[in-house]
Amino acid sequence: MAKGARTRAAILKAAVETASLGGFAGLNLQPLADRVGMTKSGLYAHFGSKEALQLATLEHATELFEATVVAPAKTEAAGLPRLAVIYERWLAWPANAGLPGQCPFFAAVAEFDDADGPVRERLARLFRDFQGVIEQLAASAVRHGHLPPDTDVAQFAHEVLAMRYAHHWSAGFMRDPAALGRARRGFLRLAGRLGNQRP
Amino acid sequence: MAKGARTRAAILKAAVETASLGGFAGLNLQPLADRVGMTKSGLYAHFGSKEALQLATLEHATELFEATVVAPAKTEAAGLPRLAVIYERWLAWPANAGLPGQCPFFAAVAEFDDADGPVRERLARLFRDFQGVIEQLAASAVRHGHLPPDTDVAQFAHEVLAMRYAHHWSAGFMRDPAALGRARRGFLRLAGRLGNQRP
DNA sequence: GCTACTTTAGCACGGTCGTTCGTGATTTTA
DNA sequence: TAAAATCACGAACGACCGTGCTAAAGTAGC
Repeated sequence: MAKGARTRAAILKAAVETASLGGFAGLNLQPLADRVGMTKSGLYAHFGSKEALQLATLEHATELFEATVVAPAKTEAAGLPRLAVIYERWLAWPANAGLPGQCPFFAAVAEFDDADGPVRERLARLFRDFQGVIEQLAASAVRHGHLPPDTDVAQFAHEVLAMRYAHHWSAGFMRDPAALGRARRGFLRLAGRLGNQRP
Repeated sequence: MAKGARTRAAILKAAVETASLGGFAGLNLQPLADRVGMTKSGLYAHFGSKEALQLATLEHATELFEATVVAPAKTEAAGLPRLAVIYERWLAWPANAGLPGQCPFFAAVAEFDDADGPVRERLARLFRDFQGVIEQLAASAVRHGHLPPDTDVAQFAHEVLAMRYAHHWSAGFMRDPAALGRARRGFLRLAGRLGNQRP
């Protein structure tokens, strides 16, 4: 591995960690350069623009996410079991990926919902793709008889994401110790594993 | 009404609108002063610090929220009907309050989840209080027999907020036209008005 | 060990940020 | 109408931002 690629990897590692802690807004060049132990301009030369750095950071975070959340579930039984594992791993993936803070994707969403541009587009596509993955898993669960045949898989996926988003808000901003339990309970209710009762 | 109070009100009106459009991060003094038609320093003199401006903006937004979402539901029948009206008004309250963008509270949450301070505290308290309101409404709905007696009202309130948060994300960032329908459907399922079936 | 190339440091730029201060204009009060 | 209190402006500050440029340091191939 060439020297340049090595420092680039170190930069991206620090960038994802920083984004996990302070969002993409905290992804400024000077503090990031300090973290890696080099100068602002030296770091800048690797990307050419701040936008390119953000995109590369997003890409690196995606690889981490795939490896931490999606890949380990491949061996799980298709249908609801696999979906449940992905959901559970999704809840705790920042810690499992060695990140010091919260999910960098959620942090990024909040900061780019108005500012149009390549970063926003990439981010939206990532979320759309993952929502599609959950829809397919739900459809598979229906085929396996884990969910009722009249399940609206799009609505189901939406509500699974809602539970995850609420967990991010509840654990992150609200700092509610009950957040994890609420997130699990919500999913179980969605999956019909609470005797089909209301919360 | 004195002159100072009038311009202060004008500033806060513009501030909430700006926060609705670009979040609290877009609440910079220069653009805000331009919007109101005065100088940065002239505007600044009304608050003394940016933090005080943010707190005042939060306060003003809270008054708007109370008047737009909570107050009109007072006349509704207690229990689930009142809760349903509040939820429905909550979904569309930025437009009903004359705001050009999205819910300023959700926008603020994302930007203050790491930065500790008075603004963060105030915001968290606002959310906690409103979650408490929803819990009480749910408890009332239980007493009226609108919800089953074994309902976990805290979990119920959490999931109602989850549906609202997901709507913010789905309509705002994802720009999904189906967002409103999803949010309504999710609430109906929570309230048990979909024949108790899963989505 | 010398050369060709890549990688990093150093410095400066234009711009925006929140904040301060003194002064003039404008209201409000007497 | 005169005096007093309030309000808004304009200029400037130090700090940080992203972005270029040039020169030095470091690395790799022969």
